Amino acid sequence: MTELAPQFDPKQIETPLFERWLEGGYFKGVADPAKAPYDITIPPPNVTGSLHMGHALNNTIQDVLIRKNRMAGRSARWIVGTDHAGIATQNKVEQKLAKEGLSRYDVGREAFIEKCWEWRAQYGSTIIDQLKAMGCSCDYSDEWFTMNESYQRAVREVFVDWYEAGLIYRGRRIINWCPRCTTALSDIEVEHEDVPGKLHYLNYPLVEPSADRRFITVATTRPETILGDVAVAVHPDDERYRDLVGAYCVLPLVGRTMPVIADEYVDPEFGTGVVKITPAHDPNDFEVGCRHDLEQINVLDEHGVINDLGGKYAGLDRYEARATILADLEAGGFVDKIEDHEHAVGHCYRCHTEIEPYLSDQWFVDMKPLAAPAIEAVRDGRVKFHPQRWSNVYFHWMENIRDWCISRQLWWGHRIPVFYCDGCGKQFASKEDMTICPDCGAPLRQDEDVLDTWFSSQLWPFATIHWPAQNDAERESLDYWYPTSALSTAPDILFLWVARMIMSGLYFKDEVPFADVIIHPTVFNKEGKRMSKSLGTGVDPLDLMESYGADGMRFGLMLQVTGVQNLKFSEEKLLSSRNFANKIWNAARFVLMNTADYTVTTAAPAPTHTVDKWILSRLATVAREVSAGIDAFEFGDVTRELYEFTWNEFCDWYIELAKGRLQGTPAERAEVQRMLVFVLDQILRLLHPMMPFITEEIWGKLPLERSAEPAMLVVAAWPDAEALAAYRDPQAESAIGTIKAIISALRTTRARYGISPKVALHAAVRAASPAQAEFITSRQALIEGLAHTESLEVGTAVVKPPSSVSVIGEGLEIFIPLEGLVDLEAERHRLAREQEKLQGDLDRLQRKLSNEGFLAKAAPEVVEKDRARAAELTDLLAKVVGQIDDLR
RNA sequence: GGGCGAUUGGCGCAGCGGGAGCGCAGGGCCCUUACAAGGCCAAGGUCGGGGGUUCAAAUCCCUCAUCGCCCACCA
Repeated sequence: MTELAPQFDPKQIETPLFERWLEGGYFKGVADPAKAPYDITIPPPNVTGSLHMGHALNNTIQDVLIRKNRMAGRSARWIVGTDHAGIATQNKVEQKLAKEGLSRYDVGREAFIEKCWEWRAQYGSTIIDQLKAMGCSCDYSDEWFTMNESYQRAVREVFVDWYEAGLIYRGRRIINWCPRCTTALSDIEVEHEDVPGKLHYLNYPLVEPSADRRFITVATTRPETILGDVAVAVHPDDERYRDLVGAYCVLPLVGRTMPVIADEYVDPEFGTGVVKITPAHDPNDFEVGCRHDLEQINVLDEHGVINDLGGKYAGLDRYEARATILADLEAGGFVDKIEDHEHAVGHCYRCHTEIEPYLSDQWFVDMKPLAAPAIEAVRDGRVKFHPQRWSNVYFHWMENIRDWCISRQLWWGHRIPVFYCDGCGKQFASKEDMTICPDCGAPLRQDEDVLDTWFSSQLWPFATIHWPAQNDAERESLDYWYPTSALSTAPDILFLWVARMIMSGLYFKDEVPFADVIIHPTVFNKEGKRMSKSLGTGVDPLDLMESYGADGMRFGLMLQVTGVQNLKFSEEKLLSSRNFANKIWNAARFVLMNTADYTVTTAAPAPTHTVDKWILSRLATVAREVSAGIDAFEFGDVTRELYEFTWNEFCDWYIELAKGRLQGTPAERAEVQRMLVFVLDQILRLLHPMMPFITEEIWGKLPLERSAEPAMLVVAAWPDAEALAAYRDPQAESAIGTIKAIISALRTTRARYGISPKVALHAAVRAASPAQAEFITSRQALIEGLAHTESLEVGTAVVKPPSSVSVIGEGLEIFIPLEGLVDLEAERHRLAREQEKLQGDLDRLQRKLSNEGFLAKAAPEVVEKDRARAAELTDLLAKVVGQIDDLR
């Protein structure tokens, strides 16, 4: 037996244990036909990423599921890897180049991509190493990357398939443009934020002014876009402007003559009821422009700078242009008024630059046909969200889905596999690279753009198990592992990722990619602010592991996972968890110290002692609830239950109650040893998914029949709730309740009268029945041990000894003689308070029991329970009253 | 403009139709050879306000308030 240190030190055990797990190959996913698969694909972190609290939480959840199911005999595989993260990675590499004074254009496309790969080789494993530090049992032997060779095949397969099915098309539209990243973004990559702005009322002179009207006043938040104005619009039913429809006005500063048109889009209530129309710079105006066949004048370049079409303003960036143009408008007397106006402005989700609605040629996916079956899959329960309410969010988005802009003007990513022929003008989408036009033999050039990173991410649950299969082995892999078992993720990527995986999974695999989607809460700090590195409001999981150990962090996080959607992170829970780990450690120390002479056995315990029956009964219940709880993704409940059982029942009561018998006869000692080893073993198994390190470490030291067990706990059998159910024993549980009540009564009295634990007490117990009296007598040793009594008088007719304090509970009256110590006044006061409380409770209960409605309508067992409770209260009350009388 | 979540002891939270709980902090006693990162004991709450449903409401419904998220092309 190895001595354990009195304090648990996570640092000493974590790394060596993790290495042993890896060496043992326990994390490797094996497609074993004899076992049912249990697989989860990790939401691939960005290669640029490092672990944040969301990851810590999410990955703990997944590891709990994987570890539990692995122990329960499933062939478990947690598929791990990283996402190439187009924009994020490109930004990192560009930043690095910038330090050398270079831009990506200086090095060229090919060399730049080479640098991205180098960057990935150098830094890409950071987050994977952090997962290892957390103890995540991913299959590191088969790490994926969304740009590796077979993944590229999958992406091309999908693109070409959808292209040929007519689901992918190219179009000239207003898209969301980030002028800093110089790329298009999809609608969901734009973060809207309400910002205080100004609404400018501008007078556009009419070409043919009348006496009472010389101009028409438009309202705009973006005066710089007037450079691209081609019309002004009013609502067709707007009386105020009816006469002006068909008239012309002159665009200030520019001098362009523009028509006044009528369009339903205009809201007469807003501003002046007149909208300037800028088709190239506003999606609504674009629509209006299409309806009225208006010119599209794009006045910005890809950096958000006014281009040559902006005349004298060319070269100014959009903010400078706004100020300059506004000044000129004011100087020219075109400004009617300026009002404060709060409005939502879109920002790039990667760099937070203001988004520019930008007219350009892009590739799109037609989403409606893909969404329909994916909506159905959630509606009919093939995919379930946990908590369930997220399905409504999903439906709302899916039912209003719009086409997905998938082209990005980046270099790092999956290049769009479309090849253009400048000879004959044809275009080809191809899984293989093409160089020569099959029709005219002219050279082909490939589309310059790459695909949205999420286009490849959506294939994750099947691309990572070798779709599209190239051979039989890959086909078997696909058949075995697809669909995956569950997906756990943050709510913010429900649309970006989860919905799209369901759509593409259904399309390409004809089956949902996972049956359960766990949407974990978003982690906020104590002030309720989002955890953010840039804002300095975050906490680093690595620091937390340093302070509390990986187990402490994991357990503390799991304690906080309830159905709530915002999780205000509480570090105190981690502290409690670390202390809990220490408690387990010391319980194990105790067990090991007392089992040096234990005879190892595989025999199931056959308890004869009430205390043993009780703890096994409780264990049976806990094992059942923990198993069911994990399967139902109720992590907070499960964690709390294990905490309470281990600490408050096993440590506080079982071990204490068992200590006496360890010093008893050899038979008693052996009996207790068997129990200690068995129960601790079961607890370690149940706790292992949450606290893998400490449980593994202790389990390795337990005196178990090693020939009957695997080498490590990570693959040991999960407790069998059904087998344990045989130990359920309500009588033992209630009997121990009686013992606890007597001990507590004695302790309370001791504390109240300041009697040292060293002083042995006498006590007399008046039991409710001869059977109870007999039981208490038979378990007298327990009470003497834990309450330090030197004598115990038990019976149904015990007479209250003179000058004694009395306590009531569990149908018992307990008398503790305190010669010369009893403070009669204090006792009277205490008993009076108790009487008052009991009387109140009883009155309320009796009112309820005399209520006809209650008797008629409440469930019979509820009425019965209340009757029993009333009888109990009546009895208690009588005892208290009797004791008050005794004090006189 | 819609949707969602939260509001329970000093703080952080659980419970979500039938006797108000946990952790931390604070109080008292105890270094009792598993553990002072501990043990024992005690104290602390009209469950955000108002209305309703029900025999019964922290729990269900409505409403208001506060805080926070998400969605939405009102210039």
